[in-house]
This record gives sequence, structure tokens and C-alpha cells, in this order.
Amino acid sequence: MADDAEKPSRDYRETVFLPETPFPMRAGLPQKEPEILARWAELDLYNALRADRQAKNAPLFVLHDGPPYANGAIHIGHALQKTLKDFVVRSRFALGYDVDYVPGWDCHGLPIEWKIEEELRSQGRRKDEVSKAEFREKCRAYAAKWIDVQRDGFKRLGVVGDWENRYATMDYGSEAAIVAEFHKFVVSNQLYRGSKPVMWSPVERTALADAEVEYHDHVSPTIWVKFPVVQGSDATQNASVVIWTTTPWTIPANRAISYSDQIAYGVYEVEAMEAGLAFEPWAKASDRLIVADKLAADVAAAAKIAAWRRIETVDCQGMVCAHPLAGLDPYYGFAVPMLEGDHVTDDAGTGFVHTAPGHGADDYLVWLAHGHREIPETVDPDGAYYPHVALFAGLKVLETEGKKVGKFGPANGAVMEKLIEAGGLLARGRLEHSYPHSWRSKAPVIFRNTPQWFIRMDSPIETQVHGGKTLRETALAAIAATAFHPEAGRNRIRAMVESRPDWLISRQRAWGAPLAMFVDKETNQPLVDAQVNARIVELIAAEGADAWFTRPVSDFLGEHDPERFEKVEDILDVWFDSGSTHAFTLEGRANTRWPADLYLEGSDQHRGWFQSSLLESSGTRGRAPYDAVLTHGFTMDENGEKMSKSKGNTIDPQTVIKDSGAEIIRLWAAMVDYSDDQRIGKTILATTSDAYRKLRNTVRYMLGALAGFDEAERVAHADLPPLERFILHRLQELDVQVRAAYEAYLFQDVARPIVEFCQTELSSLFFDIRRDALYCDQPGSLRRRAARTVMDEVFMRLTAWLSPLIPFTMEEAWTTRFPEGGSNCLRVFPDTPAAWADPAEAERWAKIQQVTSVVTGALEVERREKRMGAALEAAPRVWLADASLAAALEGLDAAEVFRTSQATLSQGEGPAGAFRLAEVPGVAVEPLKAEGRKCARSWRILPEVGSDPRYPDLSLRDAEAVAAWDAARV
RNA sequence: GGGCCUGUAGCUCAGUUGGUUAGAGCACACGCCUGAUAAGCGUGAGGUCGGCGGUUCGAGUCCGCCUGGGCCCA
Repeated sequence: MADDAEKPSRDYRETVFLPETPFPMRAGLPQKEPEILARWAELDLYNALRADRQAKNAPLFVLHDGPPYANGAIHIGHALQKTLKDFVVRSRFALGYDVDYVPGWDCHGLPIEWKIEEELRSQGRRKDEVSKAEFREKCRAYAAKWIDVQRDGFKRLGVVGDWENRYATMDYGSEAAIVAEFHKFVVSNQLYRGSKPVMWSPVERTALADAEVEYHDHVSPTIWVKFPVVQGSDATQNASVVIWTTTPWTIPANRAISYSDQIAYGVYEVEAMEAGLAFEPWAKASDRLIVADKLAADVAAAAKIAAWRRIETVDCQGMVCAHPLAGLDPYYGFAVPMLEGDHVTDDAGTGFVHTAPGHGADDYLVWLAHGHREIPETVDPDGAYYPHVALFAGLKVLETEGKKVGKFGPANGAVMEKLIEAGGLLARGRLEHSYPHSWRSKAPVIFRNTPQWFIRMDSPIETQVHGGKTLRETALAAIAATAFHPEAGRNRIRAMVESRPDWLISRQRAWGAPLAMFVDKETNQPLVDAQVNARIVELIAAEGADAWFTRPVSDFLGEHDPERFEKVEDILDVWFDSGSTHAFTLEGRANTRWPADLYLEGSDQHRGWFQSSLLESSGTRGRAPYDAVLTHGFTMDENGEKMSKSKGNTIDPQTVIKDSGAEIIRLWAAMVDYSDDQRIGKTILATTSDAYRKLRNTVRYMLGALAGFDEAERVAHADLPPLERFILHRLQELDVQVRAAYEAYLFQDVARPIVEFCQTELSSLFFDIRRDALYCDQPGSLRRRAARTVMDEVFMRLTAWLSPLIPFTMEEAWTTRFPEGGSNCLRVFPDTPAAWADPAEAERWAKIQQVTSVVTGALEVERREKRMGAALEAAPRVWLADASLAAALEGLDAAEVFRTSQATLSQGEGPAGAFRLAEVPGVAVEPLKAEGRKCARSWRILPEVGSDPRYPDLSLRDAEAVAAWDAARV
């Protein structure tokens, strides 16, 4: 083509059908999304969808929302979770269901109480200066504020749902329903009053939650105490079990000694004490002491024992000791049994653990585990011994007033004095260790036994639905009957339900739904009276839970004698609230159903909401409130590390939305394996944006290529060329995959195959091959019409399939093409004829790809050698020795397939110098240059160019096309 | 410390009942195109499949131990 005489006689650009669309390449999502949201709001999308599906008698699908806590701005975890829920909601709508999804909030509880207390403090007010009613009102207003903030955030993500009728656990109706649920437990005798040691701050006279406690170093007295053996083997006659503790004041509460069957114990007889001591030691020669062998040397050193000998191994099972203070007062005359417990270690101390069931969690559990039920009460709310505690009545563990607030009171010293007097002390010392302190007063806390209300896990429930089965049995059966996504969730919740203790549902707090009941002072049993309960529920429904705290008891008790009944003012564990959401959201509302089809939350909720809902519902209805449970993992930073503000590795959804758009978060959520922990960060978001651009550009190209598409040009399936049939085949495959993936909540299996389809089959194959026909063929050409027919089918499906995942972009694409076509979100997935399946065509194109790879390989060499640039400069001669490959190309225009100007296919091995690829045997390519002139319109180089005198610089096809174009314009 | 889960290229993921030189898309490098242009096409490089040991003719795939990470507990 050195002949530069050929100047284009005319600019043919206007005659070429270039893609034409107002759909911009750059999305501008941060601006565009709010516009689309406004359109959906105007349309009332959620209700429009429901009305449409209900009009079609669609099957109902219920996704019950797990309530986020109404406190604080939304974070990436919220964003992931609400996005996944939206995938479920939108995909179920698209699959033709009528979907019920009512977002909700969890409003009661400690964190909000703290915020309000903090607020009061900043105003210089103390909590006890504020009435319970005012305090609760402040909590309510606080939660309401955050519900609004979070709702706006969730809506901005594109989440559709019944936002107008959202539920909140603090709504009066919800509070009434929660109390009504609670009453069901009372009536069915599943509730009992017990007690349990909780963290208690004597200074503040209040129980503390774990989160209200912080650990500081603290110096405590340590004592080694002898418990005389009263029942044991011969070798233990006259011997004492030695315990070690840092809380001498709990000795009066001692009821047992724990040991471990993993630890070796021995009886040691003292032979000599250290000489030259400045004081009289508490041990003497011939004393017999029982300690863990591994710790014997430490004990000897502490007790100033110079020498002792081991007499015999001790088996602790069945041994019984006396209390060391038994000799001083008959109050301590009880037996102290030895209890086996796996909390006992031989890391420090004596290998035995002094066990005071009212003052330690392990103590309490091991005590219960050995069948004991009575928990002794030793100290009052001020941390002073009760009057019934012999020798120590009234003494305080900690000073609670005056200058020494938070310092040790006289209790420790008094106990040690009495132990010495009784001969029970072996040694003492001091120890600096980490010890729990109150978050606010900074004073040390103690474990203190407090009365609490529990729901029984293991008592037969005599109702019709339970038929005498226990709550644990009922719940385990419900787990077996539930579907878990992923399946591993089943094990996890089952293990927890199998081993969990009774459900402690009472809290001594202000902001919550009350355990609204009365206890008969004579029988100590809850009052069970349907009319009383009805009055309680009715008044709470009308006035909120405040009614319980502010109204006179007579309003509830009616004719019952108020003197006889104690009103319970504890509030319910917030998990009881959330466990009841199914009751007030899925029952008593129109167009929904109990149980829900699906609960979807983070995997931490196996202990939380999944379990509280399961227990609540099992206790009241005998089964789970859900048919299936889906869990997602947690969102980590780019390195798989936990996000934290201090590490500065957090990703704020609001920032992502502002910079890139909610769509990017949604696509990210669609492409990760949510069932495991996911990662997010700059790189990952960048990768996600790339995938987004691929999808966007694919849609954009189709919009451009489909400009002016008219039903009249649609081509019947039978008349479609092989390439188009292949694309339809892929659509048919994808249709099956996409539906199955959505049904199984596997969004990854929707997004990934579609992205790959766009890349490998649409962009680099279908669009690339058909570009020439689309741009240059006459509008009436079968080839061009076929391409547009299929492109239309692709468009109709891509916009539907991706709509649940990236609804903003698909809506934008849809309305770009069909401005009057309503919302894309209202569509169901288009039917895809099974007849489009065409495996033979798929095989053909797999073979063609093989041949093409050899051709492109050959052309690549030419480019590298600077002998050739564009593929249109080539006219490869392709030698096919393999009959099946030759058959694949049979009847096809080889130049079209290879995207070259010309091509020839020959049978045979080809010349020795031809280009070959080892992995594609039987194909050889001679990269010949195209002969002829370059068509000024299609840019193909063909010998025929110039043969039409009207258009000497065009190929024949283009000449005809331009002639027609010109004719239409005359 | 316990229960459950998890670790395949820079990123997101595939890897069928254990079977030939471990794949895809994106990113990257290089090249082509300049009528999808902050686009499109092609080529290439990139992995001791967390580590060690075992079972096996053969292990990313099965078993054990170790290690990193996560959730829930203690």
C-alpha cells in the first residue's frame, strides 16, 4: 500500500452505524444513585413489587430481619449484611416471589443506658436524681435518633423493604408482645428464681456487665488455708487439704474444694521448719498436708517448711473436709466436699481451688455440676457480711464511703485473724495481679450472689406442642429440622445449645421490657392469672413498658391483695427481646407468615439472635421461627486482620459510597465468599471497580449497538448463524446457573460467571467478531439483524440477572433503553427457552477458539517483527490436518471468525515454516498479508475494493450499504 | 485453654469420587487498534496450592501435628 495516491474521496464515518447511547462510560455513581433512589421512592418500589406479585398470586417468601442495635453509625459489617439481605429480597422478587421483609431495630439494653448516663454526667446530674421514667424516655429518644440515622444509611445502599413499617423492640406494641411472650414462659412453668454470682460493685451498689469491667493491677492478700480431712484414706488421717486464695473474705462462703483428676496429689509430712524465723510459724513437724506434687515445693517455701517427705499419693474422690472455722462456731459445722472440676490447674497455688459458690463463676458452675442447688448468700449489696454470717456479721469487704472508698475494708483482716485463731492458716503473703475494677468508679469489684430469673433448659414442658419434652430437647429437634447455609452452622449452634446453662433472663437495669409479673410472697411462686397478664399486656401496649414502672400495682392486680404480692422490677435480657421479634413481626401482620423462610446474620449470632429466637420460639411454639438460617463471616482488612479504629485499617461504607458509590460495595459483597470472613481495602475496592467497569461497558456497548432496535428485525432462532446460536446456548446455560445460584443464596455464583461471560464470550468473541457487521452491514442484513436479535436477548437477561446485585446500574441501563418501560426492579427473570441449549455449537466454538489461538499467535509474531499491525492487515492461510477442527469451521467465513480481512483454509499439514502451537496439534498458519486495497469504510483490505465504480474506495458490501444510505437520504 | 471455621498467583475465586506440565477473570508488563477511546483486542510474566510429617504407584485434594487468621466461649 505504498501507493499513497488513494486519498479517501469521502468521509464515510456518517454512514457507519457506530454505537450510540447516552449511557455514559463513567458512571458517576455517587451522584447518580441518589437520583435513582428518588425514583424508586416515588414509585414506592417495595410496595409496588408486593402489589404486583400479590396480584399474580405469587408464592410468599419471608425474610425476617435481625435487628441491629440502634446505637451508632453504620459500619462495613452492617453494609455487608444489609446488602446480602437485599440480594435475597430482590432476587426472590425477580424469581417471582412475593417477599416480606420488614427491617427492624434492637433498642433496649446497656450500651444505650451508658450513653444516657454519660449524657447526664456531662450535665452534672447523677443517675439516681433522674426518675426511671425520665431516664427511659431519654433512652427511647436516643434509640429513635439512631434508628433514623441507620435507616437512611441502609436505604442509601439501595436496600428495599418495608421501611415505613419497620419494627423496633421499643415500640409499645413490641414491648407488649415481648411481655406476652414472657408470660407464656411463666404460665408453662418454665421460669424459676435462682441465683448466680455476678460482678458486683459494692461502691456503686450495682451489678456490672462484663463490658463494664476493666482490669487493673491490684495488690491482694494471699493466704494458704488448711482444711482438715474428715473422711478419706488412712494416709489422709489427720492431714489437711491446703488451698490458696487471694480473697480471704470469701472463706466464710466456702462450701467445697475443687481438684482435678489430671493432677497428682500427695500427702506430705513436715519434718523440719526453717530455722531462725522472726515469728512463730503456723506449721510444725509432723503436720500432714495435701497438695499437688508439682506445687509442693512452692507451698513448702511459702510456709517456711525446711523439709518434708511425701508419704503417699492421694485420690481426692469422695474425700470430705471440715471448714477451717468449724472449731470456732457451729455455723461452719458443715461438710466441705471435694469436687472434680476442669477449671483446676497446677500453674499456681496448691492444686486445689477453694470453692465459694456465691462468689465465683467457676465455683458456681462446679457446685451446680455436682448436683448442689443452694447458693449461700454471704454479703449484702454493700459488700458487708449478712447478719447470719457467724464471726463476721456486718464487716465490709471494701470501704464504700469516706476517704478510703474502694480500699479493702476489715473483712479480709478479720478472716485471717480468725483462721489463725482456729489454727487453719498455713501461710500468708501479698500478690500484685490483674483484678476487675468498675469502669466508672474505678473501685474493685467482687463476685456476689444475686437472685435472678432463669428459664429451665431441662425440665419437661407439659404443653401440647412440647408433649413433655424439655426446652433443650425441643430446641435440638428444631435445629435438626432447620436448613443451614453453610451447613457448618448447624454443628455450631447445636454444640452451644447442647451445653448451655439455663437461660438467665433477668437484669437489674432500667432500659428494657420488664419481667412484668408478681411473686406470691408466701409461696415464692409467680402469680399465674390470665386476667392479670391480660391487663399488663394491654396497658403496656397502650402506654409502653413504662406503664409497668409508673402505674400503681392495683391497675394490674385487680382484686388480688397487693400486700401479698411482690412486683418484679427487673428487666428482660435484651436477647429475650430480640428472640421475640418473630412474634410481633411475623404474627399479626398482613401478607406475611410464621415461621420465616430465612434468618440471615453474621456467624456470631449462633450464640446471639439465632439462638435466642430458637429458644424463645421453642419454649412458646415448640419449633424454630425459621426454616433456614444463613450466616456470613466477618469483614477484615486487606491483610485479613480485624478492623479497628486504633489500627486505622477500617473501611467506612459512607466513604466508599461518597467516593465510588454503593454499587461498588454491593458488587464487592456479590463477588466475595460471604460465608467465610471477607477482606476489603483499597486494592480490593479497586479490583471491584474494574469488574464494575467491565459490566458497565458491556451493557453500554449493547445499548449502543441496539440503538433503534425494532421487533421487526428480530430473526427466528432457526435462521441464526452459528455464533449467535452459541451465545444463546450460553444464555441458556447461564439462566439455569443463575436461578440455581440465587435459590441457594450463592451470589458469587451469579456474579463471577456473568463477569466472565461478559469478558470472554461477549466482549472478546461475540462483539469483536460482529463489530464489522454491526457497523457496516446494511440495517436489513440478516447477519446484522441476527446479531442485534441476540444482543437484545442478552441485554434482557443481563439487566434482569444483575438487578438484584447492582440494581442502580441495571436500572439506569434499562431506563436508558426503555424510558417508558417502568422500573427494571419490577421485572422477573425472563424465561429462557430450553431449546436454546446447543452443546454441538459449544463444542464447535471451543474448537474454533483453538484454531483462532494459533492464528493470533502467528499474527503476534508478525507484529513483534513489525511486519504487521492490525489484524485487518492479515490474510492468514490456515492449514488444518485435523478433520474435526476443519469441520468446526465448515460453512463459516474464516476471515470473520479470525477478525482478519481475508483468510484461507487448506487441508493438510502445511509448510515447514508455518506457525504452530504445541498445544494445538494439526493447525499451521502462514501469516500472509492481505492483498488488495483498504476499504475506506470497513477498513478491510480486499482485492474487490474499487470494483464498484460508484465507490472506488469501498468493498462491494460497503458500496451497497452506502448506496442504500445515500438513497435513503435523497 | 475449649468449640466451630479458615489459609490455592498482587486481588477475587475455580479446582469434579486423590490421577497427566494447578485454572479463570481482574490487576501488572509488552504489543496492536484509535469508528466502545479514562474504552476495545492480543501476548506474556506471575503459584514450593500456609509449613512439616504420614497413607498411597500417585495428594491442592485423605490423615496427623505445627503455624497464621477469624467468630464464639473460658
